[in-house]
Amino acid sequence: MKLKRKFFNRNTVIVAQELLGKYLVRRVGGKVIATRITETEAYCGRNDLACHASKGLTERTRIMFGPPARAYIYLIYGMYHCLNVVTEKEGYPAAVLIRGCELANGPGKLCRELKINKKLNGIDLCGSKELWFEDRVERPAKINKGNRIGVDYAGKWKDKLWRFYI
DNA sequence: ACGATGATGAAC
DNA sequence: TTCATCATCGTA
Repeated sequence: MKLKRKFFNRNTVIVAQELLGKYLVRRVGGKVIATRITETEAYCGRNDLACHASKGLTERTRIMFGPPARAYIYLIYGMYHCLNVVTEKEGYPAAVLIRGCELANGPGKLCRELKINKKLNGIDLCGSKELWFEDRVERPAKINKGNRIGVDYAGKWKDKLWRFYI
C-alpha cells in the first residue's frame, strides 16, 4: 500500500524512523524495483545547520520549502545523487535523507542503483508512477540511532542523533 | 588517506 | 567572476 501525504506531513524525526522497513519502489520503463529502507537521516528546518535549508530559500532548497512528500534530489561531490523526501507542512523546510536500503548501502549508491537523478527533483512521491513509498506488512524492527554522517561543520547540530537504521 | 568531479552559495 | 565547500564512494 502506497504511503500517503499525511504520512510525511509530520515531525521529521518521527517520519525518518517510521520510514525504516518501508519500501522504496522505482519503476523505470516496464521494470519495477522495490527495496526495503534500512537507513535514514532527518534534516529539520532553518535552525538545523546541517540542513541545506539553513541557507534559506534558494533555487536549490525551494523544494524543501514546498509541500510534503515531494522528492528533494541534489548532486553531491560532483558525481553522486542523494534522495530525500520532503516532510512537514508547506513552508517548513525539512526532509528525510534515504541513506540506505537492502539493495545498496549508501545514499549515492542507492540513487545509482535505482537510476535516481535530478530529473526527478520535485516530483510528488504520492502521485508518481516512477518513484514512491510502500508499506508492506511485516514485524517492526528495532531502530538504532546515531549521529548524522558528513556534517561535522554543523556545530551543536552535528551531535543530534537523527540518523536511524535497522 | 585521498582523489574524482561539478553544483551551490557567498564573497568580491 | 572566482572560490571554498560539499548529506560520497572506490581505490590505496
